[in-house]
Amino acid sequence: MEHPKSYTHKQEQLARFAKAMGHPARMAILQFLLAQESCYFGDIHEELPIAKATVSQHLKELKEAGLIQGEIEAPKVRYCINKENWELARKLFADFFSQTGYRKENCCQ
Amino acid sequence: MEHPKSYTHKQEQLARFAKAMGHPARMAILQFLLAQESCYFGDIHEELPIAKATVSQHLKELKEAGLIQGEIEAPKVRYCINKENWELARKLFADFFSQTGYRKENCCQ
DNA sequence: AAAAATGTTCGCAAATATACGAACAATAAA
DNA sequence: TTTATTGTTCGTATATTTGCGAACATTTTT
Repeated sequence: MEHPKSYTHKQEQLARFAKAMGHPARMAILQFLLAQESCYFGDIHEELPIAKATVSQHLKELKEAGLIQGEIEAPKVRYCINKENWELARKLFADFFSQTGYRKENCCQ
Repeated sequence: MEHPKSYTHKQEQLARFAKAMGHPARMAILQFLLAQESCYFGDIHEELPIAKATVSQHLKELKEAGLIQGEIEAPKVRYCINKENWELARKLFADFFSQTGYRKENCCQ
């Protein structure tokens, strides 16, 4: 076989989280939710320089990545950090970045 | 004005790093470099299930995001973690994830 | 019941991303 | 000087992402 290796589950999970965080609007949404200024769609939208349809789409992506969750609180919608997955992401990123960082015997000095 | 706010510099920088990490192949490359198994393109390529042209492209993206750097060591090419930016990324992600995480007075419990 | 408020979904356009083989460039080895 | 080795770049195809307005669905309010 030409390409023996594939990707590890951790690499894929980390990439999935990273990808979800890979847009300024989504980072802004996450920070807004972390700051607990509000959890309502309308307030999130007001904070961002994009149309509500686009905000809704970004929220959907964050939800599908598992970083947030949403529930209807008629007539509004409340979005929250998904604590369980948030902890997972925090840990995966922490492990990733403390992965020696780099060594003394680095082939790159 | 309809949309008063934009994104902060930190949000954009974090998103840029996250985006670069948002693909399993690129995560695999970073981990390979961190593990210091080798820094040569050929060895990186062997580790991945994709064509060399594609590997080269992913390396270019990581380089443009500032996470790695490359130098010619004829006839090979050596890629390395960009230490300065790596530290920056580490710090930005650490700060981001320790951003209270979430509060007791969370509007989402 | 009609009107207002709040978001989601649809349809579309434009921009990016992903992947590959073939061609190319540069150095090293024969 | 050929030939081999090592990567990059080019051209192309396909898929995904981003963004918007309009239409739609739901619940509240009047």
